Amino acid sequence: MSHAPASDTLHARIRSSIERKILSGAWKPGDRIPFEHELMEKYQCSRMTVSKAIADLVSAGLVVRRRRAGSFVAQPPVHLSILDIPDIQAEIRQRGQEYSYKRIARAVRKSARGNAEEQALADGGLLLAVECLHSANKRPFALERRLIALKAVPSAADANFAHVSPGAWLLDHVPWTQAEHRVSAISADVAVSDALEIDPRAACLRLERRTWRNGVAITHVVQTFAGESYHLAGSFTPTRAKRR
Amino acid sequence: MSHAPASDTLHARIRSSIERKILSGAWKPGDRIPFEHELMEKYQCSRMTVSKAIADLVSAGLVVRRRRAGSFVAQPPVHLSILDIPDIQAEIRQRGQEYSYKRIARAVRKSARGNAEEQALADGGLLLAVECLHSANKRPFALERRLIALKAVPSAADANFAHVSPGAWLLDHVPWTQAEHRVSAISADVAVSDALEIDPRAACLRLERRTWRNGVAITHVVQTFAGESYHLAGSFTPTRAKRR
DNA sequence: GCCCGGAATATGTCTATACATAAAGACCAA
DNA sequence: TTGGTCTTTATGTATAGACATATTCCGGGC
Repeated sequence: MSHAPASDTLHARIRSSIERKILSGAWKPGDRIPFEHELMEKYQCSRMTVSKAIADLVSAGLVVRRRRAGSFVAQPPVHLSILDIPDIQAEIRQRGQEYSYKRIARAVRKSARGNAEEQALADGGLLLAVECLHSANKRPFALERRLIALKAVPSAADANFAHVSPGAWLLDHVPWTQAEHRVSAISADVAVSDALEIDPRAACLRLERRTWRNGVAITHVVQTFAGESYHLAGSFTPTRAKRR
Repeated sequence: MSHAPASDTLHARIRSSIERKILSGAWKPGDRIPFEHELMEKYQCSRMTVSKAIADLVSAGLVVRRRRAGSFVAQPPVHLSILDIPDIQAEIRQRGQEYSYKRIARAVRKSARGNAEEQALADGGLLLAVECLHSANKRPFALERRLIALKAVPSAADANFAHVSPGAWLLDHVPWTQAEHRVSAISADVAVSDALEIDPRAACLRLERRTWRNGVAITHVVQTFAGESYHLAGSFTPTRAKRR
């Protein structure tokens, strides 16, 4: 919802100016950001000041600096399992298994009238609903039901997701700034056990995730993983002071 | 395993010197760290340099600064669910339910001979094994089996964990710097369904976690949550550049 | 005792400058 | 083309000083 308040110190203004370009997608990963001397000129300040602004962006992971070459928009994170948004395909291949993907359904529709959450996601626009199946070594592995807000990601309307999973597509095309997980264990119902070819009532891992970019909802997904075959794993350090 | 390499720049040396005091527990949350002018004296450098060292610690969340008052060791993070180590008691109370705790077993023993992982945890010392049950509104909620490395946390030997759960005790007494999760869904076996008073083969959420402080293994825990009643939830932002 | 205002002080921001260093690019030789 | 030097250049580290600003502290007036 709210955009950056552009704090009243100079280095914070420079920082958030650059940050906005990156988060809005105007400057893409790998792009060179202006040289420090150009920013000095633009903001009429000393090099230490622009340097501090860029250093802040480096410590936030948005920018990397290379001597003599300049400073560049950082590549988005590769992945870090639970805490991050997992790329199922990459994870299966990393285990040395064969990955396959099948789209079950794809539809563009309005948000359901009674469903406040869908309406918040759609934000007055349309929703793209995709249902698909991920398999490892030809065995069904995860069932995925996803909604994408077309108002927030209009280019998703051009992807049919017949051969590329919406998760992988989104990771490539849409930077995200915030996500929420809910992980639980469920007994498979008929629809799930049929799709995943497992016993009815078998234990499954259910992962629900909502993702935002700058406060704008992008997507909502429920992934159901077959039985005990899968686990989410993650390595992490303490969450300390919240900034901003 | 490895301790801080104490990089070769001055501000990095100052930074890791302070960091070591905090992570080792020598300086506790709320303690004031030396004034900038004292550090200038100690390291014979300019104020900008010590200021940068402290600014880095602020951005890492280890320190907070207050004008006129000084800089202080930050309070440890409150909690942030999945990504953090959950405090089960606090979470249940936050839901408005009554929390109760029961110790099932406690024993000090050597690491199992054939078990390389237990031996790595024990690191030549003894292990404290605790089994306990968490309940919400008098209904069993989670079964916990935990190992604590007494060599890394000798004071744990003095706690009997009859009324305080080892998780809560550790969060209060031992700072951690690194953790790994594995989350999966399992069907309850007999031991679990008995302890949690649920149907045999009911779906349960299993959370396994290892925790370290400065490369030294502290504890290993497996928590099994009853049925579909529980979910882990977490809000997070992208994991970008890894530092250090 | 209590409230308010001023002095003291530690951090916050910024400048201008200096030298170090990594690496891209150019140039030259085999 | 290949391979090795040398130059150039943008960032990396550090200094010394200036002024701003938020608090704490202290003392005076009521």
